[in-house]
Amino acid sequence: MASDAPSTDAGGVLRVALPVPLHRLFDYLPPPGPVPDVGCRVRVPFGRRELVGVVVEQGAPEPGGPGELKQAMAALDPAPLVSGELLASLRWLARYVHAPLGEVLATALPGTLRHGEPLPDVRPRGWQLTPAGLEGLASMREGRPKALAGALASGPLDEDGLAARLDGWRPAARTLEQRGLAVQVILDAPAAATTGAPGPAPNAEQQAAIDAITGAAGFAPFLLDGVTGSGKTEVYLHAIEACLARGRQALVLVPEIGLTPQLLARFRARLGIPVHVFHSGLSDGDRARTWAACHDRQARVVVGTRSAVFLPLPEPGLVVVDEEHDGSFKQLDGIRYHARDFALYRGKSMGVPVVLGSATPSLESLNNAQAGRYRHLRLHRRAGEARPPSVRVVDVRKRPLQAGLSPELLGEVERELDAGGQVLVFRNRRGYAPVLLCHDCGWSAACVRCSTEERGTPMTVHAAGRRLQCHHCGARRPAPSACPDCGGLGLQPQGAGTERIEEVLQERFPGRRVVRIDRGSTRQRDGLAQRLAEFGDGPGILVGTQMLAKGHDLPNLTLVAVVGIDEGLFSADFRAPEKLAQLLIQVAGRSGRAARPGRVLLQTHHPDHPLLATLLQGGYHAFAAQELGLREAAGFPPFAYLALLRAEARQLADCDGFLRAARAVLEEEAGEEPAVDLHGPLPAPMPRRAGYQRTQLLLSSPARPGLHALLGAALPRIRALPEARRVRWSLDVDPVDLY
DNA sequence: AGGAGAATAGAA
DNA sequence: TCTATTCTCCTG
Repeated sequence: MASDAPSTDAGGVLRVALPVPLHRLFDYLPPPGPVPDVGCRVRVPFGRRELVGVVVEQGAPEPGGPGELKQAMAALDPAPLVSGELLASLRWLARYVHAPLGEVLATALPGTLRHGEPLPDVRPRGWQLTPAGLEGLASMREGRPKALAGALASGPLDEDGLAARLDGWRPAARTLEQRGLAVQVILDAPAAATTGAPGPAPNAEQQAAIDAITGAAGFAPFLLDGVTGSGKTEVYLHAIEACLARGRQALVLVPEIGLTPQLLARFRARLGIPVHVFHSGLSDGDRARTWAACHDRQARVVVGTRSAVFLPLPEPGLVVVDEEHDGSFKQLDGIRYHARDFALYRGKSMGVPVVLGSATPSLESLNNAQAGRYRHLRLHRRAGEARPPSVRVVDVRKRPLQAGLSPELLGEVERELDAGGQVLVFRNRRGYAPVLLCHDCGWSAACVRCSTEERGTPMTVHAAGRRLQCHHCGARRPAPSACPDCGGLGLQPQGAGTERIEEVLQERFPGRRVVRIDRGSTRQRDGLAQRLAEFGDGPGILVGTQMLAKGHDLPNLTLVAVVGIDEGLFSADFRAPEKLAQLLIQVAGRSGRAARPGRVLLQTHHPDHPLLATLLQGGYHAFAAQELGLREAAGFPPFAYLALLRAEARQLADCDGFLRAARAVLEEEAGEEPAVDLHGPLPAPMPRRAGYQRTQLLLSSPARPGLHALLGAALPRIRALPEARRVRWSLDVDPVDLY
């Protein structure tokens, strides 16, 4: 049929990126009908299956292709979905992480869009009673369905409004729907904008930061470096308001743990317009709706975690990365991108300011600020009358410890409780005890699937000593009652995790509220919020891990006791000191946010350790200056650029064989005066995990272009190595953990 | 990746 | 000799 002929000039083909691990595009003849533009999705035949891909170029067929091209089956979008700046930035990212564009696109798109479903309707959805519902209202049983029906009696309500008004409205709505009492409707009028509540007047430092950000024309990177409680969020809010006033969209990235209802409530109250969210907890459908709302320009402010950096912003005005030092911005599998770094790239190509905020900036960002690449905005003053906490080091050498807690520390906790205060005992290790040890023969429980042959990684004791769990592969088994080696009954949990600390504190302070917060105790949805609600405002003890270092405000917290930091002082990982310092400052910042001054106790066997000394005397910036000096001397980031080639296989020889061959290729491509140092193959810090051997090859270079040029030249050959077929391997550009 | 045909090793 | 499993190749 002539009408089905492609309407482009002869030879016009679509170059399509497909979600397959192949480093090339695929040419197709346009599908019947209008030719899809660059940025549109198409459904195409591929081998014996069908795939959804994105048209990323149009042009003449690539030379060397098959004689006869296949025809795309259907165009899926009437208008481009991924185009302009977003497509260009994703193309850059694909080159940067050395991944196929199709896989990068697949990572960037929400599931439903990736699978070819149409862009969802973004008009607000609401609920309305049916005539039967209106009639039956009076005779309904008390409960949530009735409460919902009552709320709807005066007219339809939008879902955002319902969420704010009624907990658990969705199951209730489902119930009403099933009984034919209510239906979902599309509301044509968007939710009315209320005027935002004004915030406190900014202080001079905040105002200077706001002026700098709002005064920027085009791309400008800022490091907003402000102590805990100095009001960074207030600066963001003013910058966002200015962005909205110019009719532009704002994107705010937060760490996984930072996207709390408190933060959203504050944004919503201040801005007076819908604040969209985007995170991994949303359903595919909700994610696609937020994506569509951004694409349609309806969403003006989006707050999201790592993957929100891929949202389309056709009217961009501002990008904020809160807690920019946080490790959760780096994706550890699949496409290993760093959302903070990609946010900077996008800001540059969108021509908008990018604000990186933190009380404990990453050494990378601090270095960039000091080198003049970022504007360094400092906030020294805590807002309100909050005073910085006083920090005391508790030397526990030769002191009797109870679950790792010294008598001094317990005494301070008691005094604080008696004074009506709240205490946080921070231990960066969950479970009951890190090790189960036989006192008679020295046997210790180890995971059989992880680490080296003779010595497995210790299994953590959980459930008050009744269960063993491997934190690396997730294996669980009951704790033995007698030693499997010698049959003795002298099995003893060694060390203390949060569970055991909780137990000891409960015994020591009977009648006091002791609430434990860690990944084990907050697994269910809203678990964290529930536990904190349970904790309340009165005197009591919170026992927790990482999770408590940020996120929820705990205004009545007056004492923070940090225990078990000693292992972090002597880690092999070159980033361990930075992470520990950030953690200590963040945890310390949890105390004394209200009028009462906070106190921090640091319990350690190494009170003279240089990290602690510098941190306590000079604060985070003194520590950072010292650490940057060490990094520079040792040739570590940010003074070197790294890439890590990882290999995993059942047989160690396969890993080694592959990495050796890869190293040979790299050496050959590097030529006479290599700009890149190669280290390895070396066993990974955890050489055996879940039954697989793991080895790695580290590439390090003083200059990024040299590193990427070498990778670009060597990777096609490495992919083609026969040894590559015997291993699972991956490349991580700018690895954060060398694991 | 994932599907398929080819090659290879085990069971009757 | 037939079938289960691994290997190798290919995708426009």
